[in-house]
Amino acid sequence: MREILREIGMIARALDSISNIEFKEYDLTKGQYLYLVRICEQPGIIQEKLAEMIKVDRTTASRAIQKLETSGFIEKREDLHNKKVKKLFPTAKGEQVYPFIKRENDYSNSVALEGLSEEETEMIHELLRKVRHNVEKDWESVKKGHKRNY
Amino acid sequence: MREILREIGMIARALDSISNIEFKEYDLTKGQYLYLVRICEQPGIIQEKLAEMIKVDRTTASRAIQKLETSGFIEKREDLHNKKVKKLFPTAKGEQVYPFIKRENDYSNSVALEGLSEEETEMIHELLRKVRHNVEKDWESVKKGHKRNY
DNA sequence: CAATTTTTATTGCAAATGCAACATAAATGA
DNA sequence: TCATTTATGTTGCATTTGCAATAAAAATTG
Repeated sequence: MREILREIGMIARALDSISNIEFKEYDLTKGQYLYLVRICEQPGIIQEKLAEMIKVDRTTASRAIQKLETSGFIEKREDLHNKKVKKLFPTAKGEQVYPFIKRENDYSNSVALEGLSEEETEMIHELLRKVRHNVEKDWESVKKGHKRNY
Repeated sequence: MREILREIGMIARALDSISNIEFKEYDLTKGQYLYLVRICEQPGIIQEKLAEMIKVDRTTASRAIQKLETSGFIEKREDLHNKKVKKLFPTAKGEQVYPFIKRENDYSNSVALEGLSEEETEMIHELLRKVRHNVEKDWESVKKGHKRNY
């Protein structure tokens, strides 16, 4: 069995670290870019879904989003049909930063894929999707308190 | 260009989250397993190399390792030929926990690879190695304060 | 050789992270 | 219907994380 987790961990930490350093320029603190891009791409998304998407604890998401609101990148709006949820939208300021985040992410992506052929790129993308799918089931289960047996 | 960074980020956070929850049973706090496994596998490694390997800030590694020492999982030893470095070794307690970490990591790895053929597994492993290699150059450069141009 | 630069390690903040514990609205079910 | 469970969101700690700044040993350079 090939060891892929460490590679994935290294890649993820390295790129996250780079992004965090590069986005300080836009007054985004650690991790915030993750939430902001997704809110820009899916305006109206709620916190719970966002946390699930990013694979981060609900409470971490809660505070990251609070801070994005305080610093004026996003706003929360009530849902007319559901008093429990708060829909998230980018503000003008958030929309302005979005292209810079996108550009950086795209650049990192292209650096990551350097030297891979078109077919290899397609391949790794598809395989990663499968892996992510495999993994998210366990994540949701373990987060809910279930124990894995192995 | 295929978007692989998000998949990688999701997978990494999900599995890290699971590991952190599962290793609390062995009194390992967030992130510590990363260092401990590598020290067990490469006894004598120094902190700086470990941080570089894991792709984490030097100061973060410093404190994680301090804590692993305090809680008795590892020990630091002086190098006879180099007063600057401190070599890291697992203690008996550290050695005892190692197999459990290894087993958990192996299990997560197998969950991740579920449904992939032998060839696909080989493929994703090789491609991830390339990606990691691509990415670590940028990481080291940005960490040293250099600016990426894009 | 001495001066400078690089490597390795640490501490002081300030901030993010995440488990518990809680709150309330919505959904389910008997 | 109303009682119970689930979904969504928040705060209170305790902890990790990481940038600056500092220190000191080693390596490099002139």
